[in-house]
Amino acid sequence: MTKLPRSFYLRPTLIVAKDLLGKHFIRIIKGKKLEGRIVEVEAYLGEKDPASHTYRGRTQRNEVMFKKGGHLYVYFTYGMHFCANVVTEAEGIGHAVLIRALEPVAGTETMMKNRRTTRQNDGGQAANETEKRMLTNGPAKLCQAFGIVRAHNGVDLTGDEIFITEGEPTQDMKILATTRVGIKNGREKKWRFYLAGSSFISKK
DNA sequence: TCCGAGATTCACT
DNA sequence: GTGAATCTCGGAG
Repeated sequence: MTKLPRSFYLRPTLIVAKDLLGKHFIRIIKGKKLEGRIVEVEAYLGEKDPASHTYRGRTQRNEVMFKKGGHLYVYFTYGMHFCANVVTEAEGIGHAVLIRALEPVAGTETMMKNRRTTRQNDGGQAANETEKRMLTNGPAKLCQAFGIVRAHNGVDLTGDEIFITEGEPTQDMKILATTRVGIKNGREKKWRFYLAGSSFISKK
């Protein structure tokens, strides 16, 4: 598994978004590796996109989105949730790709430990497919599972703590484009991409 | 199984 | 002061 180079992120946002599908998102936490296959993303194109945080220009909150591609933009929303974005294109552009869903590959035990919140419904049961799917099938959930908080805002994805590697070949995988979810403006844009047939996406 | 509302912090107006 | 790139639970069908 080779780490994606800086040049991968500097390309046009919609291209990067589609290419991220099937790649592996990896987080090293206290020597343990958490790994998930990216199955769903959304593109946010800054000034062209009313739904983007950067639509109205640069602020303290979205400053990271204006960095050059390959950084991690983490933001807090709805009072209790974090979302992880991959910054794309050159410095000063303000584009990013929101990671919406992952398929757990490694470190699922740690993910479940991170996600254990109010409900401790285990009783010692091993992770079945349903529980595994619930870990990362939403932007806020995958952040919780991977232990990503606002302190990771601005982390360089070419570093050694959080990064993305090549996944399986994407030739046989069918990529579908639909409208995005949970936003008010820009709904007509079909900038949400996901792998057809994956049972790990956040919404069919 | 599906739909509606609450939770709760931050940044912008 | 208010709305936001969401998730979860509770009640109805």
